[in-house]
Amino acid sequence: MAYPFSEIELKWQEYWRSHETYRVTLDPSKPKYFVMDMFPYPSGEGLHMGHPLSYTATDVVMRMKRMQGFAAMHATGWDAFGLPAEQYAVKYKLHPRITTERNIATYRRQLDSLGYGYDWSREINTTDPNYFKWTQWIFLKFFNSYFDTEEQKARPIEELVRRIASEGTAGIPCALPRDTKHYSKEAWGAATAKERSDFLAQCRLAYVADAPVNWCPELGTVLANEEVPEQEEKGYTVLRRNMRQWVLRITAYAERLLRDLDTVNWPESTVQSQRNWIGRSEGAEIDFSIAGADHTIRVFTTRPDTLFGATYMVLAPEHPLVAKITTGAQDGAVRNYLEEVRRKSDLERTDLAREKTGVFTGAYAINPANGKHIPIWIADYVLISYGTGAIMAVPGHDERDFEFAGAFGLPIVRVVQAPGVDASEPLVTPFTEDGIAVHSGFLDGLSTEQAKQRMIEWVEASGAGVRTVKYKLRDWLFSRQRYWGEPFPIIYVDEGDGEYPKALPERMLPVILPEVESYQPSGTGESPLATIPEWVNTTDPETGRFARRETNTMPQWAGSSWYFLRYLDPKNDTALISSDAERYWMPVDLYIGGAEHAVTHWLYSRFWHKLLYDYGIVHTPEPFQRIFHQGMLLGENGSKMSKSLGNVINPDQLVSEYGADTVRSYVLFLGPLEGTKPWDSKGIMGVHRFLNRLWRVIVREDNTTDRSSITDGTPSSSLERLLHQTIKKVGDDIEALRFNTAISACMILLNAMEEESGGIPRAAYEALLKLMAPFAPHIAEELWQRLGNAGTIFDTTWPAYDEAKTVETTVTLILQVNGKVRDKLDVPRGLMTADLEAFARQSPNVMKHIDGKQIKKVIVVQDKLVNVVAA
RNA sequence: GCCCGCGUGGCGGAAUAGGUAGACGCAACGGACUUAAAAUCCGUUGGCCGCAAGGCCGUGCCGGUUCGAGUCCGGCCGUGGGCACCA
Repeated sequence: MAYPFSEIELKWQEYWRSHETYRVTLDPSKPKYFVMDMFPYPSGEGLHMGHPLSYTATDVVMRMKRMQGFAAMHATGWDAFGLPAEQYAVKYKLHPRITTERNIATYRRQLDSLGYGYDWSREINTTDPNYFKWTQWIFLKFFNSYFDTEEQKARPIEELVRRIASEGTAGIPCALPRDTKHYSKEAWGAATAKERSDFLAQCRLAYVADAPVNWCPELGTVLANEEVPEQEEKGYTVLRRNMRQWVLRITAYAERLLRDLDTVNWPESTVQSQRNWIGRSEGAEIDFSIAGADHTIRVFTTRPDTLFGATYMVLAPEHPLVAKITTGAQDGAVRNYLEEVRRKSDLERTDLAREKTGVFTGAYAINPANGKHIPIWIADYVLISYGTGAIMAVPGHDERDFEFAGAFGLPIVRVVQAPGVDASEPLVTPFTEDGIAVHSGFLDGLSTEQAKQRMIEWVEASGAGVRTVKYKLRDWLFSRQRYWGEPFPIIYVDEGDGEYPKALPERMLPVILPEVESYQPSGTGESPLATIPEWVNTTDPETGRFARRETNTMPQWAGSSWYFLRYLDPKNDTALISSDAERYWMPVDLYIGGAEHAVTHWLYSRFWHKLLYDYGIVHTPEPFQRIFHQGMLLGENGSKMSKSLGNVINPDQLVSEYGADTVRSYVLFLGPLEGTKPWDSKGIMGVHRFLNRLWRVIVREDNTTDRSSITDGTPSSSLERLLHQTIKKVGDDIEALRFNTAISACMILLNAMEEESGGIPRAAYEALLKLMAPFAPHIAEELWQRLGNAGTIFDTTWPAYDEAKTVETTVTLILQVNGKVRDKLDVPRGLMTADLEAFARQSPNVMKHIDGKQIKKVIVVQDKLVNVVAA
């Protein structure tokens, strides 16, 4: 008979609830520990096995830290805005709030059934107006800020406006586009509100732009990049289309986001992903004038040293100069090409295997290094969104340019010499590595690195260019055309010369969602909110004049970019978070979540955090000190768990079959947390048996307590040693998130206790219960109580170990001959080298193997081995 | 193509400072208990040879460093993930 897990689990869950066991408060007398997992999206499916994996891991850490005397913060909540609830609402005409509440109830029941010790008084919900009020508040901070390029931080836009009013726009510390139309102080004074708004949009950290989006006609909405493959798989079509969008200027923070990666304890792969995603490149912007025209083409290159090898130029098809420089003779060909490009899907355009395409514009540029006229082409291998949207093509030293030049018969010259290669030989493959500059005038003979620096100095001196740093990172498209998301606290006003966006004042937050009759997308690409005139049409609270509300809503990332802060002060209605709470709890000490969020959630959160840091709302530049990725749990057959494969493991069923303690312990016992591992439904019995054995130490078949096997005596020296070793190992392993070996250490300890001849010493058994309590909290509580203790085991202190008592008094000495084990011998620890060597020489089996050979050398590692080298 | 990671018994995995390879658990086999089964308990379990003592082989493959390599170095093969015309 298995122990009555259902009964005791319910009992203790009820105890924890009524005693608010997991309520944690700010306590300056204690060190704090803030542990997090990713708060779930409450889907209609309920929990899947991935949740118990990371949630148990964080729960175990919280429980141990708490017993070690920390104020251990572990809270959760609901990332409840999002597409699935909205799609469900469209289909069944049910308000997403209803389904969301229903799903949350299911999740809550499931989380409770697994015995998690969340502090539910800190529960948050991104769809709660008291929560998203602050999401909107942060958005307003973005909107009302510019990024000061001198101080490298966000500052209030009013300060910039004041400065412009007194000095004009020239020289303001903002990264403005090159063709910005500047205002003198007088012109600014005379400008309309719309004109000022348009100018300031270039400075604000949140701005409106016409941006190409992934438009899905069937869903009537725009998709995030990461949503596209999923929807395409479902058979929906996704097209490129320009729409008016909110964009957050994350690029302003590129350098800080990159630099501060050096300060965090994260998986190297995730740090690398973020570095690559930010994609910093050093190089130069160089201007090429156009022969016979009053335009210049600015290019970005990381290889200014190859300027003498630039034999043609390429503009992206979308480049604004295309229309201006194309000659009459090439006009038809260019138009045809542009049309061809427009028709291509994203997939076709990014297919690396395909042939390079392009067309000549008829115009020529002048290479500033050697004055040569080089043809200007258009090709879609150059992207408008990176660099300047134009390149100088150096086919000798760039794979893509080489391929293109080959396809269109453009000249290829060598300007970098590989070691041991004849510089006059034609290139048969592009040479992209470093070498020595050749055929490059004043650069000849310089190494690539020297030549880069020399050329940058030269272009800067001649006014043809400047040293520049570019990033792959793009600004963050921040609006979705959906109902079920945070409304923007923005209205549009028009004073006769066009609409412009205007922030609502803080006192009007939160801007809540109106009730709608249909969740069906408007079909125009706008959100369902656009179909409600009573909501859209409003008045400007400042002027009382007519205004229209923004009808986009925020993406799901909005609510999740800062939620951890709200756990710390969830009920505060005068501030996002109190300074006291923030200073005490932040930063997050440990955050466990899936690696799939490496460059989304964990980059976005850092960005938001830095804005809050700039305003002194948070005191650490980085929010998450340590991140850890749990691996994936596969189905029994080793393939991904999926409904279609019918190999989904249901947590509810496992809990009712084996109990929460077994399920918790087993998901962690399966293997290293970070590893991808298949589920094995038979293996769970091993852990279940272990808990049963732990139970039967003091409970009989009829469920009565019998402490007769527990003694008040002292443990044998070997058991005492093992106990101290186990206490040390379990603590270290939990700290390092090696739960599988922590559990196996507990199993070894119980195995040894059962072999203890004079019964099990009470102190040892109690220590084992405490060590197991983080993994199996219910059974630990019950046994703790049945031993005659009062209260919860989680208010007791974590067992301590004595380092001296972990040390073995005897060691197994390994005797080797030429590196092969020939004998083993138990000897006292700490013997001298000479003694150990003597053991080896006396061993019959060692003697047999050195017989007839000469001893060259004897290696002795104290307390470990003796290796006799003989030949 | 580039950047990460991983290859250990029949299976999940352990070996945390280069020093006993296979801890712990599953499965399997043998036994005890039982009318029987389940549950529980005891034992065996990397392969090969041997009655035994013991020996040989063995951590994807090939090579190197070392008295000694699962662990370090070089090359290859396989596999999983991320990015992908970023100039």
